[in-house]
Amino acid sequence: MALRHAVLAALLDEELSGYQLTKAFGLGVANFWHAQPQQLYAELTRLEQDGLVTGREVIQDTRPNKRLFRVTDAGLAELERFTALTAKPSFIRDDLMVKVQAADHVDTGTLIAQLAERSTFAEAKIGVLDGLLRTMRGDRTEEEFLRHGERIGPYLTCLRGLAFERGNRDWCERAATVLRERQGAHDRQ
Amino acid sequence: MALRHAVLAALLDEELSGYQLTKAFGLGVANFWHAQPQQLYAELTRLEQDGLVTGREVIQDTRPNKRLFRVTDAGLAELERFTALTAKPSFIRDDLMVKVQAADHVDTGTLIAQLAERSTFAEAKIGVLDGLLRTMRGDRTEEEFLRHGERIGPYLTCLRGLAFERGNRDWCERAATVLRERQGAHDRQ
DNA sequence: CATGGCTATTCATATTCATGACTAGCATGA
DNA sequence: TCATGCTAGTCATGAATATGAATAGCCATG
Repeated sequence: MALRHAVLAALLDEELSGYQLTKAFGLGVANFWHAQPQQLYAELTRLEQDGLVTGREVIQDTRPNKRLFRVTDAGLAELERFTALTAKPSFIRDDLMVKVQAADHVDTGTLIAQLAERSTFAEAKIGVLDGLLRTMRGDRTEEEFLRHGERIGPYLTCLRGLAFERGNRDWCERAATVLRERQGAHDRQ
Repeated sequence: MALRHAVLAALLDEELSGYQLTKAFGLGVANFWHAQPQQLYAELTRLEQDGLVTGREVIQDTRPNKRLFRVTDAGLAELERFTALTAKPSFIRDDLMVKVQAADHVDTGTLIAQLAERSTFAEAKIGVLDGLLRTMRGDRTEEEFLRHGERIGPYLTCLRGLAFERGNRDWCERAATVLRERQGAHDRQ
């Protein structure tokens, strides 16, 4: 019952097609949730059945027709209800962390490679998020924007995403460095 | 196929019972994964069937008997294999983020309250993790420990958990402040 | 001396999430 | 012009995760 609300939240500011949603939830922009296309289409039909979103067909001639969805009043009420519920704490759930937990028992080289890869990925995402934030706030400073802008929700979640990816990058680099140095020290003995 | 490896990684350094595992995976110590008791017991039986862990019964008179598990050579090999696979990127998946994404459309007071609650929770966890790190490194400095300590895997994941919770706390405070100030500015008009 | 909480675990079921396979037309580049 | 990739979606199935409910004796607190 959480993907529901993520979809609703994503549709608040703009009408989107299922396909556009999948792009947002894919790897790029989804700073607050992540889901597969099939889940999204399924959720959209369910949401429409429950009257929380409405879709309207848009006929296109050069490309397949599509359906654009927007949140209804009932949908907004549902989001409001959801917001009032106490959120359960969020946990990191990460393959890479599992591997690092086992660092003292598995091959160091492989681990270092994985950490480097993840670090690169994080760096790339930092760039994307930075760009997004810039676009959202335009020529205003962050302070200015957060004080007087109209749609700060997406900006705030983006900020969290950015901090998270920075954390990822820094930690990966640190861990890789530590492992590399230990490897070196061990080799020399 | 991920909980498997999380369990294996958790059992690497010490023999644990299912119950102890549930404690570790509950809310406290699980910096790299999180799971329900039932999942863990189920996974342990599967792991034992597959020969990746072995359990030995410990008879207790004042409390119920228990089974302590440790990783077998096959289990270690499986972890090694897993480590070599490319890890998929990790995403934040958080109810609270969804709510903040919708910040411009839902009740601000509720949101601020939730952010405050989460911040407190994060602060508490920071304390716990700090203590854990301190215990692990003993009287050595972090640098010292990471260079020459024997079991640095758990330490490294703990570091990531700590940074993550700090990120949570800081972001919650920031977001709450922003929302509070906007609320004030709006009220005065 | 009753109440609730902790150890220690199991069974069954429900919900959610992920994977693979498929359609079909248009556009773009080699 | 052949192959690849993008838009726009659907169907079916499988794996992972979460939830609810039980058992049963011990220990501490009021």
